[in-house]
Amino acid sequence: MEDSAASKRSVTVADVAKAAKVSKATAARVLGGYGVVSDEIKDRVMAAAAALEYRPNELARSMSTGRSGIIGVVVGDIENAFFSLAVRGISDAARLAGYNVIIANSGEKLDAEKSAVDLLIGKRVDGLIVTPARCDGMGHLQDVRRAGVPLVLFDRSIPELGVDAVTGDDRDAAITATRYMVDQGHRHLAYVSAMDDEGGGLIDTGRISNSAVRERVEGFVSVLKEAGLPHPLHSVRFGATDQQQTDSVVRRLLSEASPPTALLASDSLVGLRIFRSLQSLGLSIPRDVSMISFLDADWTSVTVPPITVIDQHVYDMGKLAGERLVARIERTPLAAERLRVGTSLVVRGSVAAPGG
Amino acid sequence: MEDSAASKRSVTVADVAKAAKVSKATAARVLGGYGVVSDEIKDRVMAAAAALEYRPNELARSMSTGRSGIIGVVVGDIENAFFSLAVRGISDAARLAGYNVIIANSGEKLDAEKSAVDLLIGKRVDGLIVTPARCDGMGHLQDVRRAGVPLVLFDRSIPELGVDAVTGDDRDAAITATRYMVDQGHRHLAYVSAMDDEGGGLIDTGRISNSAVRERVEGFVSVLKEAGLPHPLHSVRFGATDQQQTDSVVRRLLSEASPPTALLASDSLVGLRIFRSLQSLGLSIPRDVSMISFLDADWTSVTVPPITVIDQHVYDMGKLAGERLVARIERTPLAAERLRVGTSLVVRGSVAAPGG
DNA sequence: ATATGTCGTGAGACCGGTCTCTTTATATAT
DNA sequence: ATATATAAAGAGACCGGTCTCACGACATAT
Repeated sequence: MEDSAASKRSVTVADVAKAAKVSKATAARVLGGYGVVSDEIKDRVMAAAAALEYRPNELARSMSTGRSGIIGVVVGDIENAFFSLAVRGISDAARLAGYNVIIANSGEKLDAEKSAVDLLIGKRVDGLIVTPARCDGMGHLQDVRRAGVPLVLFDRSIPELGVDAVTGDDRDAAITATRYMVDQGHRHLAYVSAMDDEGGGLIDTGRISNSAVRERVEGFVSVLKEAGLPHPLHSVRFGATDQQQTDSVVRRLLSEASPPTALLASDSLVGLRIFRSLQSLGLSIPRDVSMISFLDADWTSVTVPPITVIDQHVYDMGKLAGERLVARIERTPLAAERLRVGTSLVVRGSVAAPGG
Repeated sequence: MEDSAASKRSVTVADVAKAAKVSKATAARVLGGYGVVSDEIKDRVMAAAAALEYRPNELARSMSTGRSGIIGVVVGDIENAFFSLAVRGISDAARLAGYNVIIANSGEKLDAEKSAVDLLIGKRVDGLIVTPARCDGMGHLQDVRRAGVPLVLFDRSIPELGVDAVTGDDRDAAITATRYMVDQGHRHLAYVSAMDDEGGGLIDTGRISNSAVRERVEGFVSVLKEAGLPHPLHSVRFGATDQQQTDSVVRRLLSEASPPTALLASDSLVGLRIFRSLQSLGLSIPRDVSMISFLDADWTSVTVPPITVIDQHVYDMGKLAGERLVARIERTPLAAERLRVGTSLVVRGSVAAPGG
């Protein structure tokens, strides 16, 4: 249809300059919107650019300016509503400041995260937001700092790194939720997370490599202790990574001598899996078992009963992380800080007094 | 802590070459992994690179090779499960072929889509996957072709463009779902979509600018006609863009002289909103109203009753689009084609005979 | 002993922008 | 009329890679 033989080389400032009969420098000035040019010549160059369908090569531009206008985001799993909402918050903040976002998935695997970070630094992103899979083994993140690329951690913090981190107030959220269930009369509770079970039972909460999970567990445990309930650490279970694993975790929990009557799910995916497990075991919520889930995911409001959740204000978290990174990129002098976004308990119908 | 004064200029091949006492060309050969170099020198360069913590500048690399290794994706709304699942499919296909993915959101707005496409072309992506907000007004997409950037449309097709498109089999899916409801005895049905209502009633289905929506409507209408049911076009309703709008659409539908007894939702967001609307009106599904939703979203299986859905195999669609684009980028000779991914009806509990 | 070929390395152009420095033209001051 | 300031345009280096080409060393063929 179009006669234009299949895509020649693209049109450059030099081409436009030639067509407008000015120097390359002058054409570049009007096309790049910097420096001073007379109106007459400006018009001529613009006309030539339009005629030739000139499109600036951002790559070349980035190379000489040293800025790419891109911020890189490494998340655990885009499919998780937590992250897709966060990404929207980040994107909105970025766009507002004139930046674009490039997303990479780590699948919560340390080596994938490492190579994603490497790649993004190679692409010369102006800044990086990372959800570290683990809070130890952070060599690659120190490299980021050393490379001079601004970095903001998301959802999890690593104090030793000395960089900004935007997280939820996980300990407080866990305390609120746990206390709510204890106040309803529950004496046997369990916390269930999707984290890989790193070899058997949990002895020391300090060992948990993910700070968000650690703080939630600490909050959960502290309430149990405060209430004088037995075996608080025994009540923390990992490994709910898929439906099958979750089924087995739940089944094991409920077949114990004194089974839990209330479950706290560490994210909406785990929450959904637990809901299904209980359903398939023929148990009624909240009559047989009560539950609370982190994250106000869409499904939680349409189940029967609707699920009581901890709203983490994830969009705000993302937006804050984006804004913070932009500030860092633009050299606003700020001390490395941990920014906590508050949470709120959304009471719906999944918690009742035990043995009702 | 680190003495390294805040991020000097980054290490380049020239720096490594100097340290290894070889020419820039030679250092580039081993660092870039091309050409021939003796083992001895290779080792020397690698050692120097490691000592200096050399990181290749992908920007510079892209500029001289002309390939960026990035494919751009423009979606309607990342937060929509449809798109996040598709993005995962695309990403997986891309990663497998050695490409990375950069995502931009159009919010289903034509001008945002246009500027996103412009931006990505400026970044010299190797290829583009776009979910066109409208199937008319496609000037910017013709530009893509003219710029010589491979393009694959996603979810919606524009035959006039002459490019590949990966879509679901929307007409067939709508026919299957509608027929299923008709077979259950429904005589009054309605199709509800989130598309902006472009001024009043629908006269001509050919006017719908989104091919996926158009084909679904056509399928829906064809079944109604085939079954000899009245006013098929009157039963198509747009504008379910948020909960409030959906409430009003549903309320209006149900307050008609002969209200529909079965609803078909054009995506899982609309489905969820309809579910909530019906719930808040105190109507029981499927006793009072039956419904089917497009997309097997996670919430659809945990409601009471669970929702009968059309599974669009979105991950496969994404993967196919990614693979197709890679083939195009790598100049595999292929005719422009429309690839349809089949759908399947997942029967759960949201459809029953009317007036039960 | 000379011609031919191969291998490893170095020199330098190139990609397409930005940006500094220099030159030229015009206006204002002395 | 000459000196000085200022605005507008041009020349060319530079960013950090890739890649072509030229060159020298050594091996093999004649």
